[in-house]
Amino acid sequence: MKPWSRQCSKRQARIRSIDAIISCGHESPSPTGVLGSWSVLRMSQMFMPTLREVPSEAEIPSHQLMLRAGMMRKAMSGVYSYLPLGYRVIRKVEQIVREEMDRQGGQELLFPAIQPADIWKLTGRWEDYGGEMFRLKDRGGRELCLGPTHEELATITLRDETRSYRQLPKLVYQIQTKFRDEIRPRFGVMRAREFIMKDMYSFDRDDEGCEVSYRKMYEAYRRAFDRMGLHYIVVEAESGAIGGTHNHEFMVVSDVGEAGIVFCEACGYAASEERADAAAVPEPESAPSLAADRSHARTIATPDVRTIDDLIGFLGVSPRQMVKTMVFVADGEPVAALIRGDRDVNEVKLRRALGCASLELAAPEVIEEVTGAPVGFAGPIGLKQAITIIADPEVLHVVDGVIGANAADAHIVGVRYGVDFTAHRVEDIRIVVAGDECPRCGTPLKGARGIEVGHLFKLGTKYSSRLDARYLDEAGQERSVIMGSYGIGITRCVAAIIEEYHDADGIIWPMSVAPYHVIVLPLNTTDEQQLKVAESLHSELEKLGVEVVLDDRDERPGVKFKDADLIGFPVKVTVGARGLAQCRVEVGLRRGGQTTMVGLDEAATYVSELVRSELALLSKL
RNA sequence: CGAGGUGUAGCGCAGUUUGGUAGCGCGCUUGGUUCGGGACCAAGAGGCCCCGGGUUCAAGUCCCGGCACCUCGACCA
Repeated sequence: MKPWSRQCSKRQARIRSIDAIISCGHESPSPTGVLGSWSVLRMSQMFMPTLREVPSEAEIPSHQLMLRAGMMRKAMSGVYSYLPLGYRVIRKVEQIVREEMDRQGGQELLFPAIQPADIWKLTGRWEDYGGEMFRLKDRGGRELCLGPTHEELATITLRDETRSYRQLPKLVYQIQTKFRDEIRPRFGVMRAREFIMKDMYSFDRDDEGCEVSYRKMYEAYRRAFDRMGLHYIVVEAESGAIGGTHNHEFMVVSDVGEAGIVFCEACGYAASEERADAAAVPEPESAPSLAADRSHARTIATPDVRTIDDLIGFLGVSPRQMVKTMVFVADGEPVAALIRGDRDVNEVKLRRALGCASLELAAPEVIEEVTGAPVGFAGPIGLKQAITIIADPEVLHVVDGVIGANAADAHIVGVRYGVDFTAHRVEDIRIVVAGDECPRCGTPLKGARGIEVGHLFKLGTKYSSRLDARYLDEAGQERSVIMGSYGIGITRCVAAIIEEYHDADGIIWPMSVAPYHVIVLPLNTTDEQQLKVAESLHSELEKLGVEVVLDDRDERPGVKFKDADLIGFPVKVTVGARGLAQCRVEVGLRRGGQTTMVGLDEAATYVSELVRSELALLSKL
């Protein structure tokens, strides 16, 4: 590659005419020779079926564009075939991730996609994963699954070869197809049932070592997403089914994101909605003054008024005056959660507060049993059964409150916590929303939607203890390996990039992940001269290390322009009669749409410099 | 799993109410004219109307049962 480009650039100094540049391109065997040429990427021969119309199944831009630009086709719900163009982008993203993993000392390997059930049973996840896991049996009746993730396999693989602290730490990763039988696949590859993921696992001697690995991955993720051109925020998150103690999500801010996030512009706090802590609520007034505040509670008839909205209309009060009583069943035991009427219970927080494994909203029959009233009239006073009552701190500040009366068609008004009712425990159990105070600095939080493209977990010994991954430390003491798990959704990144980089005409690939850097576009392929110039430019660019395709199709110029914009080649070189009359071609940048007329003899170097400068924008690290 | 919707040519859709020869636009093929932002003329090809059963002289259309896909919800990386 290098010698070629040197030869060519020397020669370019001498080139003055169209014929000259054509001859330069023909230094290698003619691409139009009898045998044709496989080295020239000709659109006429490539498999990139673009769609003029929007497939009706696609709702969001990335899904529509991945289908329209010929990147993929659906095989079934949530499962896609990646066509050449789409697969090239996937490999670009993979390669960026691979390089950043390697930079941090990661070692790539490949686990099987198909896994035995027994290791999953040992960690309890054979049950925990539930219907989301694709399960199958072999002909011998052995239970297997298609890996939704690989913690178990990674753990036993390292375990079997690790005896001593001298063998730690280890960072291994793979780029694998994962299988998850999503309840509802949607948005193309954004939430698919089969998708490509990079997953890394760290194995350390102790928490300090794990912290080092974790930080390495944090850094690797920053670099990788920066190189893809993605803009993200890092949030504190819940750990879900993977479990563990501490974790962060890398979220690309996007209206189509499935996760709600809140963040503070003042202090940098950021968390998923389900994880975000509520700001501390100051203690309510002291007991004596409360005692002095005589109760004004009275029961009133509220026929068929069950919901907060109904109550607002019926009583003309603010939802902030109401106290919702929600009955849950925690590990089989009913509990009541009290929360202000304008708030929602965060079930993850409630589960943590109660320390229970399972938690679900109580069925209507249970509610009737507990409250003695139909659904919609539950309240903390006079519950039929003595169950645990847990209140959100905000409830303590409700004055002249409204609660259900635990009787059909009745509510109690004028109540106050500490005067008319109490709870066994007071804990933050509410979902934090935009506008709430930042738990760290008190500034109102901003809200956004986010696409989760990466997740970092500290796993502790969750897997190593259950799968016996131990080692001997310096003192000869046997200890469990401390693990971490780190995922990047490769295919989801591709969708996220498109969400961030598109316009009405199509995709606008950042140079680093574009399927090809440049498209050379002869406007009229029946014009011998245009075609020759285009072919020459194509081979010139290839010699300069530029990834370039030639749109040699016998199509109208409009069709070619539309396809080029749709597919999103960052640079477009238009070869038309108008320009050639002045020995020039037009070089256009998809991003921003600027175009420049460039002389034939300098076109190739101009374009390759443009490609390089665009690449540099993304790798200023 | 709950609620709703849609399955008709490669894509987007009409036709189903009121049963009677399978339609439109784009795309595709051939010929011609065109050629700087999804051209024009002419001639064509292409359909198990999702599948199975039923009613009827006759079913894309009506009835029953499946399946697939999409949307909202619950759930989840």
